[in-house]
Amino acid sequence: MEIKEAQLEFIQTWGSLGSSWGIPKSMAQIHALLISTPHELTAEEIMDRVKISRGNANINLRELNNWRLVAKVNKLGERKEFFKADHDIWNMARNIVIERKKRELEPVMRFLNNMESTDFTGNEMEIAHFKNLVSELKEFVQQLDKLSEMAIRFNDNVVFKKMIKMLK
Amino acid sequence: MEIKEAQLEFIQTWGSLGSSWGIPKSMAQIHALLISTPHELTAEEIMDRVKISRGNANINLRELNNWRLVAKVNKLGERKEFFKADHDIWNMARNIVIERKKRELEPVMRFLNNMESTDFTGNEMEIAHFKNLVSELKEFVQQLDKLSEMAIRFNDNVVFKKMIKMLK
DNA sequence: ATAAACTTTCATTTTTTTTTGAAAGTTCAA
DNA sequence: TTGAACTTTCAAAAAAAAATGAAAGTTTAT
Repeated sequence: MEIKEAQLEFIQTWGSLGSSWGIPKSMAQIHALLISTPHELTAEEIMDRVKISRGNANINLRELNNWRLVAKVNKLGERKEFFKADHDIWNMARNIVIERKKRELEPVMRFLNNMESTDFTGNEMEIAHFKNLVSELKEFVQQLDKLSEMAIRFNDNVVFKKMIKMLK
Repeated sequence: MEIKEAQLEFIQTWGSLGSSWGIPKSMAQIHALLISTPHELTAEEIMDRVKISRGNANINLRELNNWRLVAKVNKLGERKEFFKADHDIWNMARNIVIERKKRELEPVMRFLNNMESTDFTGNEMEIAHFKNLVSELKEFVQQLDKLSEMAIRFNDNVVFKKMIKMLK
């Protein structure tokens, strides 16, 4: 199989995986292209290989940059910008955890804290149930939060290895 | 604050959280309604409180049932079906992990295994890079897989507690 | 100061996903 | 065996999300 063909298949797979986790398909596909290529690429080349428009490429490259998954690289004597993915899978996972924690865990936590300090009126049983739910969800989110903190603190697979060794 | 109002807010929050993780909004909202209510509800009541159509309620209740997050309950002398969420947060998390593992981790693993046993033609450097990527991703997915296996084996927060104690 | 090279923006279009609701299907009591 | 009560299906509509591309903006060499 031609390597370019394999990369293309990988780009498709990564794209649909992204979709089912709420990541725009093009964003995941650009990322897939960049991690499967050893060298930096220009916006042109990305548009061309992933078959997307300039605007789409630009926006999603910026987003990948926000997630710290892709960096802009300037080459001496070259006018164009080049894009380079962080090729370290553990860094990648770490940055994704950081970003999702910030975007999703934190707002939910704020909501739960808010609910916890509210007084309710209405059916007593419903109130008791709801309060209990909020407190259990808080505990759960806190644990997830700690887990993600741990994952963030380490930059390789040591955490996983340790966890697995201990728990099996 | 009226408890029904709080539940409604919770339903909205849970719905948009679901959306950003690739779960249909209505599905997450129905789930939110069911976990925030101590008693079983009929399709009618769900349609009414979440403000969705009969078809939507039916399809998403079935899906929640597939995920083992919601069970159908029949009451003696009642023709209608009632729906009841599993109220245990740790069970809930466990079932979500099981389902996502099955739906997403396993297909990716198959893809990677497939790529690993393929021979490539083309630029040597690109081939080497791609092979390395596939092997690192495999290792990563395997670790995730083990982690999810662990999470599945336990039905409370023991795993988290243990992990956290060990790693802090 | 100019213009070519390149990047960014954003209103519009397209695609994808989700929802609707009416019809078909099922179950069950009489 | 009929029909009322309830559930399921699925083609069509609506909504939401993502992508396009042309125009505006920026940078840099001369």
